[in-house]
Amino acid sequence: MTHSPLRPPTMADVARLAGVSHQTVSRVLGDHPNVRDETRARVQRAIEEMGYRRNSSARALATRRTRTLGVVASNTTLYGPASTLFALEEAARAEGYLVSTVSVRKLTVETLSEALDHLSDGGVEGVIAIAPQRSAVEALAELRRPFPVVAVGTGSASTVPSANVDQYLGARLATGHLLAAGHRTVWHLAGPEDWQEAADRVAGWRDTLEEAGVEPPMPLRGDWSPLSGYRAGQELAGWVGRGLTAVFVANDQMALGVLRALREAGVRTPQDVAVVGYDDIPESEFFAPPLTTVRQDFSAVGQRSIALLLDLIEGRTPSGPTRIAIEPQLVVRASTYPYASPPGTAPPG
Amino acid sequence: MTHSPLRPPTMADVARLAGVSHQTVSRVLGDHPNVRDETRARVQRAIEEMGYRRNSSARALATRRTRTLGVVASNTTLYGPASTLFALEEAARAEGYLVSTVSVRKLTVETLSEALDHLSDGGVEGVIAIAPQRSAVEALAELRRPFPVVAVGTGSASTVPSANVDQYLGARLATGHLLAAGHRTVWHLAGPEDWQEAADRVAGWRDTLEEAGVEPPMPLRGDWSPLSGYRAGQELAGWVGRGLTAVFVANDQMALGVLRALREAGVRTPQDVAVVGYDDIPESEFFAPPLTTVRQDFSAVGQRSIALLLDLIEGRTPSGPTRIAIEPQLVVRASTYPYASPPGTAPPG
DNA sequence: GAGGTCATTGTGAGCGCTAACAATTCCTGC
DNA sequence: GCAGGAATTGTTAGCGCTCACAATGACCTC
Repeated sequence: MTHSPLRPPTMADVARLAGVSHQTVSRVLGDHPNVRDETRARVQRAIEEMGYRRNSSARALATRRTRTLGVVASNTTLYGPASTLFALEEAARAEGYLVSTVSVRKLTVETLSEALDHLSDGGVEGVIAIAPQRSAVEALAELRRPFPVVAVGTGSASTVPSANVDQYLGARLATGHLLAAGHRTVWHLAGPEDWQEAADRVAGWRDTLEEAGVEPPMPLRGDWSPLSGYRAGQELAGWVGRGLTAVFVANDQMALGVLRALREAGVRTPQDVAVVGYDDIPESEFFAPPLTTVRQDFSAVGQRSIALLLDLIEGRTPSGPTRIAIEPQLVVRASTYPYASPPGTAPPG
Repeated sequence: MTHSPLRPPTMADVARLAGVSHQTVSRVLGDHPNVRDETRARVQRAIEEMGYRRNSSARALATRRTRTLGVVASNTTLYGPASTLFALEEAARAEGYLVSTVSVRKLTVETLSEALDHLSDGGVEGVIAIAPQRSAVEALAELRRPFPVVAVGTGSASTVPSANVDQYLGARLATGHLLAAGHRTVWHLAGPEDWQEAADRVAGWRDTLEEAGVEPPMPLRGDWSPLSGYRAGQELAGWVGRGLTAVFVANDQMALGVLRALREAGVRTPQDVAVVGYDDIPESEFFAPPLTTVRQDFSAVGQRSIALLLDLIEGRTPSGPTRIAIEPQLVVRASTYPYASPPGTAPPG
């Protein structure tokens, strides 16, 4: 049944076998209505027989459409970016697009620019940039590029079209939860200075405290890693007994480090110090103790940003706003409330 | 300086502006040696001025090379697949290839086949399949496909070219470590039945015990999730005092669940029960207690598999074996040895 | 200064497809 | 049995690039 051609069969080969013109083959493949059933069947049989597949390059050249989207991401082994990436690809594929990814170790103006060049050379029709660093977002607005770009993870400060979880709101939920539980004040271990999401979380935390008439303590800084959380946790442990009873940590991994440091310092969680994280990574339910945290709907971010990008590509007026905000959700566990439910009974992450 | 053409400029446009033929422009772009310096400079200026970029589709059509690789992956939010994906993309980009990814929720014959079709329609020259389930690997060998495929994460049972961490060896390291520490026997919480890597780890564990003259206990089964580890851990806790002093868990996430279950049952780690995990995810150093585990060099897997795939694509005789095995490494922490080093002092993950 | 060589540049023909238009066939109704 | 129109099919010209080869010219040798 299969030939063993040195070259894969072309449309002309199929046409010859079916006894029609190549254009008729193209019509069959394109589901054009005006093809006689008998002809269509004959063509389809020929296609089957030769194992024919359209050459995507030729098609792209003739239509000027590659049906490929690009994604630039960094830190893709972290839960957040990895989840976003997954959601993006799934959403794009549902629309018939292929996704090409460039993952960089560190997002800078140079790496971002190189990544866009690489994707551009690959013929992408548009790009999603998962660009949480402020510097990168700004660079994005400047760079000359022949296709639309949608930013993701840029927090509130985006000059380009974007889709984001509302980090400010997430921080308010976390901080408000701790205040409502009776804590007089809430400390904060923040993410890196340059990350807009970190800044948004700081702002949400600060505003919530100030609205409650509390002077916010100086926030600590980490780099998202458990190790930086551990170091900050050692420092925080020194403040226990001097007004520190609750900490809002800007992500779950750092919270894990904080928990370990507190434990090693003989500080009990949540009895002595309550801890809230951010992200709801799959592990956080099993930390010691299980972690109260803020869940982000990465899947929604992926779908909304792809929809927005496609609107931009196809030249449609976007069906919604070009700066999309998605609501996060608080997940309460034992790190703030000792009688929280056992594993497997809470809604799934 | 920039035109604002409805169409992006073509090679012919650049040629006209530079006063040369399109072929000379092509030569400049292709770094062909036989171009006069003066001409080259003039062409380059024209390219610059027009912001010209080669059309990748036209290029691909003429050269029959898309310089695009495909990757099929599942469970990409897990540390292992995400790390592999990252390494693959980085290695491919270093060779000038673009990577298109398809991430599926569940790897079955159908989803794998659809994924390959989608990538094929995207014109990929070869595919890396991260296919840890046995059924998927077998399907891979059957499917008709017009490009080479390299499997990754298939453990020892691969009929197609592959690159893998030696899971059998990793399990031997873990089990041997526990025996050497004086444990009489080692229990095992295995991964899902259908995963070859899980089977390889079971085999390594079993063989090590048998060589030491110990009858292996019945292994438990989990699904890689912390929750399944937690449930297994509850069961394991019931065997403490009846010969259970050491557990080898097939991944770190399940180990996290086991640790929680043991803790809740009043079982101390490592004094009552020692625990070893697998993967060395970034969090495991901060578990309670920090987890002894087996580290896999995903970066090496990525590089080796890309090198192999490119050999296959270019029709070269592969420079090495077509079934590549990479050595894992044991990382000892407090879950097996209570005086292990504090965070930040061990070699980085 | 004829002939040869090399470096440099240009020309023409595809690559495999789709879009636009032209040609043919098949029905209608009268 | 034939005009008129719709349905169906074919023809031609690109899309923008690279490859193979032809043409040009500079330079050298004897």
